[in-house]
Amino acid sequence: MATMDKKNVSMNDVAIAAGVSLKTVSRVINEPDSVRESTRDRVHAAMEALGFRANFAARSLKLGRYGCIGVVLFHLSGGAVDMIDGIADAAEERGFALTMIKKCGGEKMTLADAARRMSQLPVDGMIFNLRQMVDDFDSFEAPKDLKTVIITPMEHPTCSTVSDDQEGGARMACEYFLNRGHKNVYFVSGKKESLSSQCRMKGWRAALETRGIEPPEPLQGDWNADSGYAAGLVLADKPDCTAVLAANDCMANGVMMALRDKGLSVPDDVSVIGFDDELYKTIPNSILTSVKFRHRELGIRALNEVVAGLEAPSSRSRTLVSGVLVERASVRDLRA
Amino acid sequence: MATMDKKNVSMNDVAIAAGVSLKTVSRVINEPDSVRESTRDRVHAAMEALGFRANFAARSLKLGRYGCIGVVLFHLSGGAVDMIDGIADAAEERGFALTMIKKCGGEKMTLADAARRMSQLPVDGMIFNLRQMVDDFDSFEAPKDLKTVIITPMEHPTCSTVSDDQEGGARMACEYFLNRGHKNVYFVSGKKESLSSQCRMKGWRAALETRGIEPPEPLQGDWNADSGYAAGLVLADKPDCTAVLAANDCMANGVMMALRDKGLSVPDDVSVIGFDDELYKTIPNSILTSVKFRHRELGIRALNEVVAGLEAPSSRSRTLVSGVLVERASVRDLRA
DNA sequence: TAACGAAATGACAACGTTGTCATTTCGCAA
DNA sequence: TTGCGAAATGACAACGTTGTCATTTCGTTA
Repeated sequence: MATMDKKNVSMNDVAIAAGVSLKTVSRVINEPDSVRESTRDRVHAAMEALGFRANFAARSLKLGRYGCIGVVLFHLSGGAVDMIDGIADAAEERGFALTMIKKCGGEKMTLADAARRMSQLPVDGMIFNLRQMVDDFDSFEAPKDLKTVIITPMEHPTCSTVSDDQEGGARMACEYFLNRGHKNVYFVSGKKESLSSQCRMKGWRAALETRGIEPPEPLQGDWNADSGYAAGLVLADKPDCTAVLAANDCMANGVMMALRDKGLSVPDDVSVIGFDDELYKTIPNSILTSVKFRHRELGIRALNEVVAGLEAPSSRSRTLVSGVLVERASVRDLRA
Repeated sequence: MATMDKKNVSMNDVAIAAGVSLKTVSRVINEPDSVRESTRDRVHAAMEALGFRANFAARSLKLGRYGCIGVVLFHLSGGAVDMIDGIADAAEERGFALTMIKKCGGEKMTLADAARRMSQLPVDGMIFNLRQMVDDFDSFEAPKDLKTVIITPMEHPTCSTVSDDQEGGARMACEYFLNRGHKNVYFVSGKKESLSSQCRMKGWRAALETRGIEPPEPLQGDWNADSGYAAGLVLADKPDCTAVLAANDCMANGVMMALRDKGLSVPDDVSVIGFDDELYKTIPNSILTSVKFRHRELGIRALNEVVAGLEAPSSRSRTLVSGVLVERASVRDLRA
C-alpha cells in the first residue's frame, strides 16, 4: 500500500517530500557537511520513506565516469579464481565495481572485438585476461580514452601488461636442480596452445642453455595427471634422468606415480618439481616441491595498474609478479 | 594529429559531420533499416572517422535499463569458477554483461549491505552467490524493482533460489552403497561453516535413517587431503567400516591413502565415494567414484532465472540442479 | 538595531541519448 | 506535371543527476 505513483523515485520526489530543492538532496548525498543537520535529517527521512535509490545512469552521465573497471575473460582456468579474487578485492578497496564479459573461443576471440564490446559498457578502464595467443595481439590498439591492461606474459607494443614471471619461475626451479648437482633437467609441458606452458618451457630451456647444457626433448602433456604418468613411464627408462620439471603439479604427481610404479624412488632416484603448489590439497603428506605463483597478487597489480592509468590511458608499463619456490622433499641434493 | 576537439565524440558531432540530424544517427544505430542506405553509409563513415562510441550512461538513462546483471561473490571457492563461467556464458548469449562485486568476511557480509551497494550500480537484476550462512538471510528483502536470485541450498521466504542438489547427491551416494550390500556408511565432513558440507551431511544422515540405520558419528575434516588422511586412520580401526562417504574428493583421497597405509584395500576391504569428481586431474588412473555437481549448469540456471524474472521481480521460484554419480572402481558390491 | 561576511539553499543549464510527433522527400499512378 | 501515401528525416522534450552561479538565511560585530 505504499506509493505506486511512479516506477522510480527521483531526487525531485525526495526534494518535494522533504520540502527542499532538488539540489539540496544532491548535496545531502555528495557533500553532507554542507547541509544543515536539521535539513539533512529531513531529507534522509524522505529518502527512507520513499525508498529512494540514486540513479546510476544519470549520475554517470553527469560525472563522465562510471566507477567500474571492465574485465574480459578470454579463458577461464583454475588459477583464474584467485586472480579474479585479487581484482575484485583491489577494486572494492578502491571503490570500483567490475564489469565482466566473457569472450571464449570462436571467431570473436580477438582483442579488438572485446574492446569494442567493452567500450559500449559502463567502464573507465579495462583488464584483459589473456592466457592464449590471439590473432590480433600485436596489431591491437586500445581505445585512446580507455586505460587497458592485458594480463599476459607477452609484451605488447602499446598496452600495459601484467604477468606472473613464469619464465623466471621455471628458471628458478631449474637452477634449484642444477645447484644441487643435477647435470640435466627433463621437462613435461602442458597443453601446446597455453602461453603458461610455453613460458615455463622457455625458462627451463634458457636455464639449461645458460649453463651450457643441451636441453633434452620436452615431453608433451595436457595438464592432467594421466599425461604426466605417461611421461613418467618414458622418463623412467632414461638412465640420465635425475631431475624432472613438470609444468604443473598434477602432471608432476603423474610422473611420480609412474616412477614409483617402475620401481624408482622420488627423490632418491629421480627428483621432481611442479608448478602451482596445489598438490597438498589432494595428496596427504605431499612431498612435491613446487613453484607457486601469486595469482591474487597478480589480480591486485592488474587492477591497480588500471586505476593508476585512468588519467593517462596511453601510459604503458610492464609488471612481472615473481613466483615462489615452495620447498618440500621431492628434490635430492646430489652433492651430499 | 587527429581531432582533439572534445574529450568524447557525441552523436551530435557525428550528425554534423555526416550532414544529418542527431536523430538520424540514433536511428542508424538502433533501427538501421529505417534509414536510406546512402544516408546510413554516410553516417557510418562519419562515426568511423570520428571514432564515435555510444555513451552507455545516456543510453541507459533514456531506456531505463542497463543490460547488466549484478553478481555478488560472498565467497570464492574452487567450484565458483565453473559457476561464474556458466553465468557469464548465459549472460553473453542473452546480450547481458555482468556487474560484479565481492563481499567477503567482515561486518559487511550481509545480504542487505550487498543489495544496497548493488542497487547503486548498473544492474537490472542480481545474483547472490552465497555459500555460507549470513545473519540477515531470513529477514532480507530484495529491492522491489530488482529481480534477485540467491544461489544457496536454503529456501528463502521471498527471493528465488538456485542450488545444486547437494542433499540429493549425498543421498544418491549412500543408496549406491546400501544397494550394494553395505550395512552402514561413515561420513567425513568438510569445514563446519560450509553450507555444502552441512547439506551433504544432511543427505547422508537422511539416507541412512530412511533405511532404519543409525548414522555413526561423522568425522570432522577441513576439505584438504591431510584431514581425510587423519579420518582414514581412525576409520581403518573400525571393523564395521566398509563404506566411507567423504564430502570432497581430496579428503576421499586422504582416506584412501590412510586405509592403504593401514594395510587395507580400496575397494576390497573398504569402499569410498567422494564429491566433485576432480581427483582424476591429479591422480593417474584414479578409481574414485564421485558425485559431481554441474556448477556451470547452476550458473546458467541462475542467470536465466534472473532474466526471466526481470519483468516480475517479485516472482519466486526454487531450482535444484541434480548431481551425477560418476562411477569408477572404488565401491565393492558386497552381494557378489 | 544595522550591517556584514559566511553558510545554506535554490534556479537553471547541461551531460548524450531515445521517444514523440511534425515535416520533408520520395516513388508512383493519374 | 500533379497529387498522393509511404518512407525518410528532423525538431524538441525528456530521462535523473551534478556544476555554476545567484539568492536567501544565519550568526556575529559594530
